[in-house]
Amino acid sequence: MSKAQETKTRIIEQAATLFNQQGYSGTSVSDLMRATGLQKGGIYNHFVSKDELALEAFDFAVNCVQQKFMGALKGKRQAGDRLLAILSVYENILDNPPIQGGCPILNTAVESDDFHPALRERSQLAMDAWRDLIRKIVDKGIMRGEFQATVNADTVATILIATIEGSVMLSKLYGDVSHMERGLKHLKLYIQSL
Amino acid sequence: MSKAQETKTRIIEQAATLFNQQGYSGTSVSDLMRATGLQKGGIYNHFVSKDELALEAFDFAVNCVQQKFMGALKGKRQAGDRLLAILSVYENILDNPPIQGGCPILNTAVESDDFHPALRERSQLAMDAWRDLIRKIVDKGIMRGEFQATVNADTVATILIATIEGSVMLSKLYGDVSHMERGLKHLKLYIQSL
DNA sequence: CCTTAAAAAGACTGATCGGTCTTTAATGTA
DNA sequence: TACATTAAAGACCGATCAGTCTTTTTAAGG
Repeated sequence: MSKAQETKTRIIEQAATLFNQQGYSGTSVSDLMRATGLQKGGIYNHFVSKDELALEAFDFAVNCVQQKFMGALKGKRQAGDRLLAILSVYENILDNPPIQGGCPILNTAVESDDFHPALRERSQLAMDAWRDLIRKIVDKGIMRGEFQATVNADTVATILIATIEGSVMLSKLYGDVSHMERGLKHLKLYIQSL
Repeated sequence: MSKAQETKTRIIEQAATLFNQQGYSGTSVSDLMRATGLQKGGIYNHFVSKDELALEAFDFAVNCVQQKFMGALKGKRQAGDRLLAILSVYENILDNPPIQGGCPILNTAVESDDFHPALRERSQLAMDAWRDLIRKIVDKGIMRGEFQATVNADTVATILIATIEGSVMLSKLYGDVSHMERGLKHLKLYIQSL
């Protein structure tokens, strides 16, 4: 990788963390300069605007989470095990997060849904991908007779994601993992009932 | 109510909506001026800083939601009915929200948890009140033999709140009530199982 | 109605915002 | 190593930020 590419990547990484912690509106270019150790020219040489950087940083953050999912899913073939593998990503979410500041999709969805169309669209796309992952696992589970035929994949996706996101938010608000633990325990029983 | 008090209340109401939609960092004093039709002096005559206004606006927003809860709980005596009443507040959340912009506790928690201690503390207190409401209902339900003795009130509070908040976020992100509906349906079954 | 106290207006401040542009330094290549 | 290219520095821009303060207007009480 060229020096320039290394720098660009470093900016995106730092920006992803800052945006995820402080939000898009709450993070200034000065913040990014401090975090990267670069001056204005060093940053704007790689990105035409703060907006563009924000979008690339969001994609990077989402990718970090998706990598975690892929790692957890590796080798898991049964639908039930695959759903549990998704939950396992959140076991140690406070100690060992894919990216600091909580779930980037939740954070961006909450900040952008009322006034930032481009970021909102990215949030939707990232959420679509997550829902799709779960739906495909569930449908395969039904096809194989692992889950009951009456199970609705869309519903399972909604329940898993909603409960996970809500639990992440609670644990983060209090700095207390027990909310996450309760959420995961509840979802494990839910998965068994499918 | 004096004219001054009316003005102050109006500012708080408008500010609550703006902050809830655009976030604290995303809302400028100019935005507040436009929304209220007042100039700088008119606003700063009632609040020493944007920060103070934000805190009062948050309290107002939370109070709006709590009023909805109180209304829904009125007349409901059985623990199961009371938990269902809490869910009922979210039946028409997109069409008829207590305040525009989604759940103020979720929004504020997500924005403040990493960098705004005062707002974070308010979010925690508001969330404490909500958890307490649910816990007390559950404990009473257990005492009366309505729920099984093995039920854990803290867990019920976490599951209800997490699932509701996650569902609100999903429905808001997509502008689609079906996520909320699935979440509520799931929680109704959960309450029946207690 | 008149007076007084308070509410609102709006000009002003210094700081910071996102972004531009010219200059300088570093990098990759021949 | 010399050169061409590009990365980064940093001064600079107008706009906007949160907040102050004096002046004008309004409302409340006698």
